[in-house]
Amino acid sequence: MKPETYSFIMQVFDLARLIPEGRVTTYGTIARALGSAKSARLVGKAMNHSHGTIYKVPAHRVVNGSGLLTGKFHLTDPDQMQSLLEAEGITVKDNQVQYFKKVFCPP
DNA sequence: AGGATGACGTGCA
DNA sequence: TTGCACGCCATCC
Repeated sequence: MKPETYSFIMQVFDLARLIPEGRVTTYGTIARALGSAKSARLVGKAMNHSHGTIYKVPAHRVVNGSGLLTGKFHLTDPDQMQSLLEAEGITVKDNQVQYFKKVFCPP
């Protein structure tokens, strides 16, 4: 993934990077912000690509509409994702973000 | 060039 | 209320 290859994925990364610490957002929210409301899956796919990009994307701050850490298993270390969230003040229980409404970051 | 896929979301039974 | 099935659109094979 080259920097000049600005694509949908890059836009996702940029938005995800805007998420402040201690806050989380959903794939659908990001997708809508990009104009493709129904392409939430693309956002998830993009996050998966964040693996091989030089850009640092707080993928751990992005969860699904239910506050579930659906993608944690996809990361190098799923447990680390939860630890990162808790380190930012977000309570995670059973792959689920507690007080999701409070930490949710709307567009 | 075409077909299959996916870290989701919403609707319906 | 919980669970199942369909749709979506960019990316990958």
